[in-house]
Amino acid sequence: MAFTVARGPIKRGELSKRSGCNIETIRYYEKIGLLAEPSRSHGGHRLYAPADQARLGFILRGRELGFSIDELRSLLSLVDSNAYTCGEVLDLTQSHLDSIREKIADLRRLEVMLSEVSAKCQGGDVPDCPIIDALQDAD
Amino acid sequence: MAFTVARGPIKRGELSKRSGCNIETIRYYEKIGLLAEPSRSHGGHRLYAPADQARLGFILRGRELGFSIDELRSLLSLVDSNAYTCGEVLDLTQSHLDSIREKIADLRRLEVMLSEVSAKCQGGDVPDCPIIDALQDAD
DNA sequence: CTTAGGGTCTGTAGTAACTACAGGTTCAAG
DNA sequence: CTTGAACCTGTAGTTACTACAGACCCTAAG
Repeated sequence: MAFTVARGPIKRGELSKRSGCNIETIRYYEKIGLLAEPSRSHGGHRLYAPADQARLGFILRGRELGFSIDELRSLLSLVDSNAYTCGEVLDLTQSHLDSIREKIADLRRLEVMLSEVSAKCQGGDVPDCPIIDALQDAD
Repeated sequence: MAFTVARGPIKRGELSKRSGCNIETIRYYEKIGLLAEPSRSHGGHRLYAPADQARLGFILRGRELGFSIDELRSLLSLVDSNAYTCGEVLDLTQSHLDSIREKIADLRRLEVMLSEVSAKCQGGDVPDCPIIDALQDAD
């Protein structure tokens, strides 16, 4: 999802097309303060300068890496402060990585439980099902 | 999270304690139609009969297995119809299992990307960070 | 019988991260 | 100048809960 930043200002529709980001999402990011308010045309249409486009790119790449909006807010405020250190960024990244690993572990447990329970079931037209039984009775 | 179904009718607070389910969630399940409206005391307090308690148990075990509310709705309507077949239940379970496996795969990709990017970063007080660089520049 | 306190009742709003309108305005091509 | 696409705004819907506020009930003690 790398996209080319246009040299001049572009409108929301073109930014959406270039970035692959839903057009409404761009407005949403502005509303919640991730994107600054861009300048406007005479009639009020948003005009995104190259820097605005780059910032959206940052956000989208962050989202692709699974960072939450709040995490991105922190990351962006570090960048905006122009005084971040590698250590601060690494901390954020590490704790994000930890939470992803937890989610994976949770899902794997689910996978095991579900495949165990469904292994007992042969399917077909049988009117009694071990999966339903498992759900109905406390273990 | 197996819990003991009381022989008589119990109120919401006790059902919550026994089941481990948040008291507000019980009302929520009723509101969205997963739980039937229980009978009431003279003054309007909900009284959960053993069958109501068992149904909550079904829902909670289903949630523990990661079934969505909609999937549970389907599962419960199969059970309620009293005419489900093993095949129908297995289908639902399999597609649920598939979506869990997809989520795991997605998260693993994230994990790989994130650990690659953070491996380049040594942390510390360095004012330039490869993680930020990765977010700033299109690959 | 009264009272005090805890439990329950209702409806509503908030969470995360968007997405999808409706009804009106602006822009750009012909 | 017209027309139709793109844009503007605000608001509501999504998932699965959770957390109030303000009123009412229920029960045990006095």
